Amino acid sequence: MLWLSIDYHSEEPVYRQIVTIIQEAIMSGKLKANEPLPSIREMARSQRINPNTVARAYRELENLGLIYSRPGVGSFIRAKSSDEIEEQVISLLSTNLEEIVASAKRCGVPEEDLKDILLSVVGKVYGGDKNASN
Amino acid sequence: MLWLSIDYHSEEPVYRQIVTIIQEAIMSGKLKANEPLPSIREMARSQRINPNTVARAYRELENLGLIYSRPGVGSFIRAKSSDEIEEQVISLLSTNLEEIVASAKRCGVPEEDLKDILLSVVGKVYGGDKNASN
Amino acid sequence: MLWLSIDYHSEEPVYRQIVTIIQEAIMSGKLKANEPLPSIREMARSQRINPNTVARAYRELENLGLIYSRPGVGSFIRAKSSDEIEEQVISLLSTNLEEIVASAKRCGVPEEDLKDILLSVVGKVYGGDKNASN
Amino acid sequence: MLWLSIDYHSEEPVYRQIVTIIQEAIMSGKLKANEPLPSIREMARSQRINPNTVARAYRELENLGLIYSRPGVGSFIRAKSSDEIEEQVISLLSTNLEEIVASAKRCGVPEEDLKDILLSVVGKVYGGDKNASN
DNA sequence: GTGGTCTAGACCACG
DNA sequence: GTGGTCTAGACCACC
Repeated sequence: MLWLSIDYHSEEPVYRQIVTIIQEAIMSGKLKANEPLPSIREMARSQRINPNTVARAYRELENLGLIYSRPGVGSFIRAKSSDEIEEQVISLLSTNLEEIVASAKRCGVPEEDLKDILLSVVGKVYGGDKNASN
Repeated sequence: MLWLSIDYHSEEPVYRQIVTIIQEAIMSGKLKANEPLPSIREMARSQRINPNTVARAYRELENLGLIYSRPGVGSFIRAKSSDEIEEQVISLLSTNLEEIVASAKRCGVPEEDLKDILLSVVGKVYGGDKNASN
Repeated sequence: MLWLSIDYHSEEPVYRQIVTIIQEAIMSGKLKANEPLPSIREMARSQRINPNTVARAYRELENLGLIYSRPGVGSFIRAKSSDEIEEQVISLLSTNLEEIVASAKRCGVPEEDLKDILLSVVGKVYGGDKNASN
Repeated sequence: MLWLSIDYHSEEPVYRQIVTIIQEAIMSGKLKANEPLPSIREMARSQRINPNTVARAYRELENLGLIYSRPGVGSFIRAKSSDEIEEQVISLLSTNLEEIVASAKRCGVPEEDLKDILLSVVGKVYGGDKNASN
């Protein structure tokens, strides 16, 4: 019931870490449609995070269309078809990748070299273990 | 002769944008060893940026070992072998990529699907024109 | 609780003096892992230094890998093993010493004479009191 | 007749490099009493250094009591007894060393460890070749 | 002219 | 409250 492992040494803001963790949990299917999220207060208390920070993360997730909040009731995972989710994952990945690839191009890295680097990184990250979703 | 296109609305700090642009120019070979950079004041004047901001960017580049500055003389590209540069580019790319790939893995994207996405993004970015290295 | 004695007439920049003082405090174990540093504004207020100058010193310490800063929270001593610290101290000392020894050699000082001078200086500096490590 | 090898990549100011080179040449006996130095113009032309910079170096050497200038005639090495020179070398070395040793002490390095480091650096620098004066 | 330091003060994002 | 960025302007050492 309680997850969220925040790295307080990271330079990524705490609220961004929360957003990312929940986002990835939804994408991977760990959180399912209409499942309730812990209330802001509960999350803040159990994870020892400032309630304002949790609130900001929830707001961000709502803006991303990933959750919906019913005042006085709680926050819930928004229902999505698996196609919609897959599309979102691909779109998110592509956006992040384009920046890096464009930078590589500006650095003069030849297309074939870049592909080699990409595939080697994938092999390295996925090679560690076979659990693709954890 | 005059480059640097700064996006003042970006959330990336101006000094970081300058660092990245010059870094990529060095990596790609557009700026060569011991070539002088525009003086801090000149760059500041021509780009309408505060001299302190330019100075901070130059200082950062010096910390990265990419340029050196001498009071009373100017700032210059530090001499590096092409092997060293290539190594730096690959290391930089790999670091940035690992984060994204790891996130894709946590989202439950299968290895083969991810490879397809990667290659398609590369094709898209490099497809625009055929000058990959300049 | 309050340290830092800055010499405003020294030719060593103020921000460098701050870096050195904190660096030595970490090396000697006076500042321990994850201990909070005074906030930039507090340090600036208590030492009558401009906050920008303190910030620059902290940034430098972060680049050296000695502290980490998080917006909204504060700045903290980075955790290091005592082996790592010892190694850093020795490396720092050796680098500084090599310059002087090389100069002595160029001045024609015989090896044995130099050793005598070195040991006499050590005796003089350490002789003042017997608390070498605190 | 012409020496001076200036490192334009060094962060040590050019005028300081000139001072140090001449100073060490005097200390080691390579330059003898009343020997003439090249004129400022000649030095500047042959070494491709700004005359103002050479002039500043000579002025510094004069302030150090190492040379004397006769307007319209030239600059010369000041006569010193070998005892005086030896004393100066030791005093110069000691001053530079004290700073480093004091810093080591503040870092908590035990006296015996420091001595070991010192002797190992001396061995390393002097071990390379047996010409102590070149 | 060059780069480097320092101050002052404003504004932003984060918790 | 915290750190981070940016501007403005002064002063220094170096060439």
